[in-house]
Amino acid sequence: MPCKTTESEEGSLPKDQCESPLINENNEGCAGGGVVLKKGPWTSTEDAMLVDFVKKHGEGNWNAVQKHSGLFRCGKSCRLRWANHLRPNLKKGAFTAEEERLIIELHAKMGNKWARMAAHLPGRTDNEIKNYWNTRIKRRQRAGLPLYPPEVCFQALQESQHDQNTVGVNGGDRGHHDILQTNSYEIPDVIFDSLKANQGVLPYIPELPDIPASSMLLKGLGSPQYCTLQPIMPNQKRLRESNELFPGPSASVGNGFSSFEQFQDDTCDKVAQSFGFSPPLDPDPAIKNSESFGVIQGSHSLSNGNSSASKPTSGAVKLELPSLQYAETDFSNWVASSPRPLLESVDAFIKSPPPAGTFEIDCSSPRNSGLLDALLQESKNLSSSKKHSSDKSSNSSSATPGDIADSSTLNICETEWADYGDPISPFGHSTTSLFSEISPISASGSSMDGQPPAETFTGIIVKSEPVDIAWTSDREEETTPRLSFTQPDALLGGDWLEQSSGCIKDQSIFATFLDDDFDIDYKHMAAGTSTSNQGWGLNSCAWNNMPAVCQMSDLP
DNA sequence: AAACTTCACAACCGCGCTCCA
DNA sequence: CTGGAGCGCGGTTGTGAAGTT
Repeated sequence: MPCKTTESEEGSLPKDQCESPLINENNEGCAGGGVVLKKGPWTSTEDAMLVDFVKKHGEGNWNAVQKHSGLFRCGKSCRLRWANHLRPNLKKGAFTAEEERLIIELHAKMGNKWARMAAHLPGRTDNEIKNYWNTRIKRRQRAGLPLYPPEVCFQALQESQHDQNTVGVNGGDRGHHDILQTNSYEIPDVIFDSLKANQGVLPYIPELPDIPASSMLLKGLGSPQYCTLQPIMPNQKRLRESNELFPGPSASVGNGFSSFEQFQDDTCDKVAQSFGFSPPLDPDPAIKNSESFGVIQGSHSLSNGNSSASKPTSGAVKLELPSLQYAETDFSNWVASSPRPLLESVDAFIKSPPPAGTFEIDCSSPRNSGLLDALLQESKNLSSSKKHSSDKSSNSSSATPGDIADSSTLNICETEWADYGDPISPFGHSTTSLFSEISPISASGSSMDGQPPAETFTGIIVKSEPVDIAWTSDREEETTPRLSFTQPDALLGGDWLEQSSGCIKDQSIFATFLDDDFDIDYKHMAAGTSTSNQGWGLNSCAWNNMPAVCQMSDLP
């Protein structure tokens, strides 16, 4: 379809038409009325023409640019060029530390509302911020680091909660805290009810919490990025990936166990994801089959779609750290997608409980990355230095999968997960992180002490990759509270609640985080009145149970 | 030094909203 | 009320630079 560029037609340019359908392979607009609209990089001459136009006519009416300036660019392109590069007072260059901090905070509050974020950053464009964020996300996810510093999480939560209380859930100042768009996070509680109803039936499914699903989805943390409607990779596709990655017996995971996998992805993982992380490694394949956690790694990705989509992994697998490829793990899938997948998965799972052997597949999770290498070594060092912390921590530091099962001993404070931003932390030996240790342990069937080199533990060469201390590299100062959100048990573990008082000064914040239902249980827990996992299903139980599952993978 | 990979940025694309006739 | 125009936004893609093998 010809690009209409004549004066009479200019105003009636079909939406966006000037750019896409009109452009031929030469990247130039097709002739519409004999005019070719140019695409691609702008020249200085074009810039000058555009600036001249704006000086004369002001901003806006971009489709008139071509008419008045002789610029063979569509209005949209002109607007973009002006907004991102030519308008005055644009600040160029790297983001300052302050700007970075602000971006992180704003993103925690707003999600992928780049334009709104840009409004808070004078001289910066939405595109700049978006690019910055996306690349930062990639770095962090590759490193398995949380997207947000804990303090930012809490702050965002606090603010969002406050806004909810004052403004209302959906009403009001949308312009500031999109986090309030709770509708985006709402999941019918029926989903969880349904799951809970089957708790006793599902051997590997942890009890489900009494926490309303909508609450679980962190009213707060959610950023629209988690909620973008992104096509869910069909379960089959995931499984196909798994099978491709691990052809052979391990592929048995796909035999009727997809649902479970999906279920886990959609629950445990995403809950964890909801906290802003992506597990650094395939934490424990055994726990979640091939993708219990790992899948998610790509997750968030970005859902900002950034996860450019789930590229199927195939053929020769180059083992790397989690990438955004695994969009299927995106939290958004869980949230934005209709509940159906989850329910269906559960149903399917109920119908076909997983064979125990299926866990073995994960021993060779593709997403066990070389990160393990460095981390394991570091974690060993770290663990030895942390043994002083407490018996509990020491227990966990020598954790075997079974030990980990006793996650009641978890204490993220002690473990200093703490060292947020410390690439070691997420995998710290002393931590009880399921993410960190289970994979190698379960794969090797031995404790950390006897652990084989990460490169060989699954018989697969794992490419080592330096940890990106994204946070610190971002000039973020690790600050209190040193609560790592990359560790699900950090948030969900039972004992942690008791022990974390020193970490979480304002417990109400946390209660807020998980909503009132959590608050109730939490209080019980904190009071020592409820140390069982009852009612904590997805929370503590989920994590606590994992090691048990993990042990299954120890089987030859 | 060449090939390859990764990164960062600019630009494009499609969707949806608002306004107005 | 409806449909088109204009525009903004968020996601995606393309590309060159830098780094690595």
